Amino acid sequence: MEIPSHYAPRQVERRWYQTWLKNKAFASIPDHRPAYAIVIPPPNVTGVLHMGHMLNNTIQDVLVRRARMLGFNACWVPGTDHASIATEAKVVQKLRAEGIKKSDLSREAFLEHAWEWTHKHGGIILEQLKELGASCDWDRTAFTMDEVRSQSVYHVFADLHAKGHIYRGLRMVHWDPEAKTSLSDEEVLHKDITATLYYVKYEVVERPGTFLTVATSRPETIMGDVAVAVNPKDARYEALHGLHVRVPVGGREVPIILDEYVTADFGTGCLKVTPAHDWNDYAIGQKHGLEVLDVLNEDGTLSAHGLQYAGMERFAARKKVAEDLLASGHLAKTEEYASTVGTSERTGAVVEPRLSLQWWVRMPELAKPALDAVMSGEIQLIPDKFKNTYRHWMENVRDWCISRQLWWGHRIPAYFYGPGELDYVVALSAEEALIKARAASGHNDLTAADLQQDPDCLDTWFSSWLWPLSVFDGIRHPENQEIQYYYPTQDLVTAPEILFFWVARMAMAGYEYTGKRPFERVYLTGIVRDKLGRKMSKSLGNSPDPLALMDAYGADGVRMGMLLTSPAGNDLPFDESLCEQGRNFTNKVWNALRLVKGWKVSDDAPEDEAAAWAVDWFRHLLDAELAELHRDFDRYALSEALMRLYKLTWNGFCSWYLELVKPAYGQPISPAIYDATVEFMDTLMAALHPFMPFLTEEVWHLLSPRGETEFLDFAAYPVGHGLAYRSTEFTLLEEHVVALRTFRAEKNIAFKLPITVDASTKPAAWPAIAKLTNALWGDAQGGLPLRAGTLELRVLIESDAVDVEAERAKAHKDIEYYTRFKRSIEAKLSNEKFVAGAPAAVVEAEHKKLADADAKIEIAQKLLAALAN
RNA sequence: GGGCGAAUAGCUCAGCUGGUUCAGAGCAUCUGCUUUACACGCAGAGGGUCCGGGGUUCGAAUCCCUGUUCGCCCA
Repeated sequence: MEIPSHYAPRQVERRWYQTWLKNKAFASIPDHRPAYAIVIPPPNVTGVLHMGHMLNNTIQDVLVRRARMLGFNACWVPGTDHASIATEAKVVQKLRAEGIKKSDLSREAFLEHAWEWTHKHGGIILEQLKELGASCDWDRTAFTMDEVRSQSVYHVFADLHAKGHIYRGLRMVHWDPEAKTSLSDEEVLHKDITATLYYVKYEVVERPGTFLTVATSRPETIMGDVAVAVNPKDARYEALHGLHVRVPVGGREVPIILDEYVTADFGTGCLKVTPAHDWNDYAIGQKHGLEVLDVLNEDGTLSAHGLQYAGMERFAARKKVAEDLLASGHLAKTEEYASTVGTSERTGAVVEPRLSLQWWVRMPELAKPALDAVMSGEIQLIPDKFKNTYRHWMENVRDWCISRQLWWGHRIPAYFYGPGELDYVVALSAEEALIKARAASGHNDLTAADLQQDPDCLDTWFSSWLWPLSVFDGIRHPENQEIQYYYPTQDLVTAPEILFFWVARMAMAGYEYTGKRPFERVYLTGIVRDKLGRKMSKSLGNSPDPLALMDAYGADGVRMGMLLTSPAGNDLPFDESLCEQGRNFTNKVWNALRLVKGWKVSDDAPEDEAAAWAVDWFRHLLDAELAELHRDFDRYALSEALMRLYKLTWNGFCSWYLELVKPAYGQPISPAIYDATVEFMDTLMAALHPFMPFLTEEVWHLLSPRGETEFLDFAAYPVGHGLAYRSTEFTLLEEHVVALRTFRAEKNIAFKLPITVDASTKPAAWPAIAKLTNALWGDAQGGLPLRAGTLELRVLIESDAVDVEAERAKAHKDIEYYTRFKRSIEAKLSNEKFVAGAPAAVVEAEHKKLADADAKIEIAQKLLAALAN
């Protein structure tokens, strides 16, 4: 069989993925085995695969595949969420490009477009996950707006409302003027900016000609001013207490009020109070019973209260107002200062504080069990440093604004039967609503036409937080077999960015509806960054195309590249060279296969002591490393687990083992050695399979004949059996081999020329050493002394190959170095406190160091003596 | 402004409750190598005041204090 010298991953990967799908290798149904479930963090239906997904889903696949091999009934549930704001924005954009305005469409017509868009783009990201090798149970693919998930959402809304956890209230919210909707606190990103502070002069009504200067960053809200506040203790303004000022635009008279909130040393110590447009101003306004003048429209343009600026866009208005103030002599000065501004997580628009009537979830009570679960370790965060962040947030959690002024999403199941704010009922259907409304209103003649369903829809996270329950239909049917079997799930893999958006809320929903945790562990990944440390994003254009990467390095290569340097919770500074490393590794494994498959197996093969030693040694090494591997997995140290396998395969297996068992050119190999080699390689492939599913499946099938539907995924994950690894014997071999190789290299002795070696004791692994160094054990009388570790060898060579001066310098260096080393140890040992205080083993180790140093010095001295001849 | 975390080779990281040859790995670097599995390779080598300063201890990368820098979360 001719195997190409370079592994070509893509066709192999496509072929295997199709085969796995055809055989439903990843399907899971409840059975007698213990369940292991992961629910995917549903990507946006509008999304395409980015590097963050690659990392996240690779980790999930590793965990799921390993669980499957460990004998669990592993179930990875895929799906997408509807991404209310993002999707609606995209659909609006698309329609605009076609000349259609959203406002011209009915709700129903718009939703038709949205569904059409979803059906067209919705599956893309899931198809891309298949390229990566994701072993999801695709029959279970869920969508937050499909029937089961939607009904679950309505059910929960009604239930929480009935329990008093959901209420309707007029409150300050974050408003996204671009999406024209409210946002929750978590959807607002605070960014550092350089803002301009405008110093505006307000004339004191009672003292014409006297001005009060107010520093503000938002002159366009001046028309909404209802007071100017100063700190009551601020002596500068004492004389003005109880007076009024004239708002420089529009000329309204407003009072000067006193409030402790005002800091005397920021700006001028005078604060203009605009309750409609600032959270703190709103609080001050409430306290002082001031009116609320809203100068902005929902789209961020100025309203009629904005007077001559009505209709202008807010930032244009800011500029214009400032110009006009300057022209009218009311602008004293401007200065730059560092500030922050809230932006919409989805649209990037600068958010506005806005007073509006919204639906809220009361959080403290729901948060309690979710907080306790993480603090007690019932839900484990990996790494656990996130516990603190989690606690901080949960202890200060504020009520959750769940209504969005959008059409794409779950429409709030509240039906209004009257004009009052509370003239509504919550119901799962219009019919039910009518019955309830009749009862609530006392009007039995109400008809369906008298009911008006709330036009708003729910925050997307209001469906996502039910995900671990709703994918198993556990909300509507809590007794069903699926939820009973798979819930609680085991692991959840996600980014720390959505710890609060999602993880915390899933915990809340989990405890509220089942009394149980939704998952045992939450593995928090890092953020994928570019070499400059910037987060990879489409807008920066610094993210490589995952599909192009997979084409270049293979899915296995990219998976390995992503995992090699990504400990939990740490950011991943991504570099394509990591994928290259992954690809190189796949190629290495591939070539090991080529080597092994190229051997002729024969009973007539000459006996090979080196190979026999190698088999025995590697069996022990493999066993010990597998035990360590399990410890790595137990700690969720996936990078370390992978690195362990990388080194075991490349160094242990390829560099040492294969070189030791490799028959001489043209010679056959004995069946015993060959079988052992194949067995080792099978084991390595199994151990690596969760990380590189494609390559390992391919190699595993090529190594030995296997059935067409026999997959590595169904094989047992290899475990260690506690064989004691003979590290001392290997170290001895390694020291000899490295010493002899270096000896050859320094003296330019070709490998083909055998060298003669002797020493006072022949190492047990001598045949192996001899094979790797082309050395003969024999009389090396008169040979050059050579140190291998702490042992002295004599090596016989032609004397003119020796650079006497260099050898002498080396020996002197050795002597000097180890003499100094010896002195420090002697000092330690002569310290009575050390000898008395340190454990016996430590003291003994020091004695050993001392003896070893002596041996090394002695060898160097012998070398000097030999060189003197 | 409040809270949390980090700082160890050029880069990315490991180093558990202080003690096993004066600190380890991978990558990168350097030097050899047309060795018939692999140059996507083989063999070898170099590279670190463990952020600075104090302290505890027989002994500190590891514990304590302090300073500096960086990151994250929240306001």
